[in-house]
Amino acid sequence: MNPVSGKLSHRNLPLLLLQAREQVIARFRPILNEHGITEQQWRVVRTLIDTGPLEPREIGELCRISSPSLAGVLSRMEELGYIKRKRLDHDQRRQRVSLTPRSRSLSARMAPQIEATYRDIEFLIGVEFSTRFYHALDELIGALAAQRIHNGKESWQ
Amino acid sequence: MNPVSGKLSHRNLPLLLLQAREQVIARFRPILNEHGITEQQWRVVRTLIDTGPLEPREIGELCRISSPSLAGVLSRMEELGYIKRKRLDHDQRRQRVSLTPRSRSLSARMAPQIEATYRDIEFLIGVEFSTRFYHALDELIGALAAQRIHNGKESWQ
DNA sequence: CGACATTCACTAATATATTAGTAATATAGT
DNA sequence: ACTATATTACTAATATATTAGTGAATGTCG
Repeated sequence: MNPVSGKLSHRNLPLLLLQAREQVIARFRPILNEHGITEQQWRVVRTLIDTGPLEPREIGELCRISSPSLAGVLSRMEELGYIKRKRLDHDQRRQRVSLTPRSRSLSARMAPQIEATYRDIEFLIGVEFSTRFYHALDELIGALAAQRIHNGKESWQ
Repeated sequence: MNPVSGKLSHRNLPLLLLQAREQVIARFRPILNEHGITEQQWRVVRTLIDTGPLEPREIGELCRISSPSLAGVLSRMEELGYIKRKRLDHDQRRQRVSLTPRSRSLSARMAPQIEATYRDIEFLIGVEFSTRFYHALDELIGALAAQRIHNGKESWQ
């Protein structure tokens, strides 16, 4: 690449991933808005549905929400009645976060629309491409995470 | 999927894309911090280096920064001396944003580290996988954007 | 047991994202 | 010219992200 132009020779990978995510999430945003829940709150709800009760630290890892952000997210979710929290007996620093009937029923109402949107996306890009793409994402995440962990950055962020 | 469990049958694609992006950007964050520039500011600088002067609306499209966010980003960048703005003569609403010597020299100092990081990533995941992954991202973005534009959502967000 | 470091959730400060709405300007069609 | 509409960049309010740092609780090691 011409050094005078100042251009970098690699494409902007973080931006490409951001653009891809935006194209995808744009299809889910109307559903979230319709049910009055934010993207991060829904990520937490969906994760807890899949895993059962978790500690904040674990939620942060799985949902990729940093500890300071999560403090606000969880406190708002608690106010809204989406989650409840309970201190652990054997470790007073920690706590257990679990869903409430309210968030479970919200999720049940949203699920059909979410699933339909996934089917739309799969139809658009093709089931085969879809499968390969998921695998590629897993491979990328795995390869990069493995090396970062190996270098002592097991702290996810 | 068992309807009683409440679990959704599709994996969380926006989250997967977010996780992938986080793993990638985590490698660039130290460089950005070292040079005291934020992720969004660097995205703008890098885009303007590649394209030349642009209008805020175009920057927003290319960098995936919404108009309200961009207002703050550009105003801070102007204060820091990274960009300059000039109103268009034939349309007083619009403006032209261009880089300054300061941001160009900053970019020149950062470029070697950025490039080295891309080489690290390519080495980790393999050049062949890397190439295929970029193509897959382009295909995904293209397919989803095309359909959204077709449905009258040409407004990028 | 006790100094020490680590972990956990949190606060503070600033930057950015999202949604809604606005003022100024420009354009289309009458 | 003139009104209706569209476009552009912006503000406001709230939510979240990032970086740094804190206090309480726990774990480690001499």
